[in-house]
Amino acid sequence: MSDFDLRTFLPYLLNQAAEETSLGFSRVYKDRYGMLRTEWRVLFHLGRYGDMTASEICRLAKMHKTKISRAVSALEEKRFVAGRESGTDRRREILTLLPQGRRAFDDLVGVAERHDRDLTANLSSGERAVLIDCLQRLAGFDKFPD
Amino acid sequence: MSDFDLRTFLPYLLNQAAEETSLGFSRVYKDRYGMLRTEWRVLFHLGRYGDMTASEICRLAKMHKTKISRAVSALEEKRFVAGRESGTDRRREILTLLPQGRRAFDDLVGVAERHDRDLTANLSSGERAVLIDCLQRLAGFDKFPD
DNA sequence: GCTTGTTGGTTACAAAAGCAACTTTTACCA
DNA sequence: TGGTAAAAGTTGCTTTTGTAACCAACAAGC
Repeated sequence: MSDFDLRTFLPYLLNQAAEETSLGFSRVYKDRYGMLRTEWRVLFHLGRYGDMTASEICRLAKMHKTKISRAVSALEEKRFVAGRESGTDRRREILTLLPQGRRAFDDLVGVAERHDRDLTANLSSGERAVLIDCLQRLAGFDKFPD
Repeated sequence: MSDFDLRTFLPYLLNQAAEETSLGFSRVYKDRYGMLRTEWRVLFHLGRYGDMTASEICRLAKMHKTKISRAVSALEEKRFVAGRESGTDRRREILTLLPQGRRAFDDLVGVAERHDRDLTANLSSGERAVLIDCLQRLAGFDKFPD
């Protein structure tokens, strides 16, 4: 055999933890609003950081632009999001939350906060701090503090 | 807006970290052996934990059985894996690594070990210990120490 | 002005994942 | 012993993702 352990191999471990922890939350936005993860992310970025274009979300969330494009279409279909032209550059479309989208966002942020509290409930505050810090470094958030 | 921060929300953070950290490694098994992540995982389980059936891998890796089924087919195609009948239960097929598969496994374990060392290079050993421990708990590895 | 390159975004096609139905074999139990 | 349920795997179909090509608008250089 070998003594290499999958259960301490970071890419695997992170992936399993990510899958496990997002299960409960993804069920909520899926069941309650028929959204996909990509849609939730776009919704979130608009709700949290204000109006922006697809490519800004692209850069912030490190999602591919085709995913964004499709997520935006779906959110427009649901009347959660609308786009308006940028005055200066007719290629750019500035995206905004519509009232429906804002309501969904507010609702889901509440769910997310509770979910996050539950997840970290059995972690000490010291552990939590180290965990978040390490994860942010691994995710590269320290390099791109956009 | 809202003061909820995506960059500390565990499901998101874990997902970004997982994506970021697995990028380099997945390129290796993809380019070098034309494997998918599912195939690497099956290969790994057989190489590390010895011969087993699809459903055992299923349970250990928490992967859906159709993914395993297809990954096994692909690995058989590559002559990395072969299945033999279990004597006692003709439904079960016990999977084994073939020499080619063993070589690929050995090679990839080396790559994985180096990759993991690189990833944790800027973490103190204390941080690393807390990180691994928290992730294992979040992934549920403490509950199913199979 | 023209031409070349770049950026924002969409679309078409191929690969992969998810889900449900199905086959075969085994286990249980009245 | 027969009948129902459950487990191991596979297959077909749908949804989602990935990739590359593409269009339109802008920018820069000459």
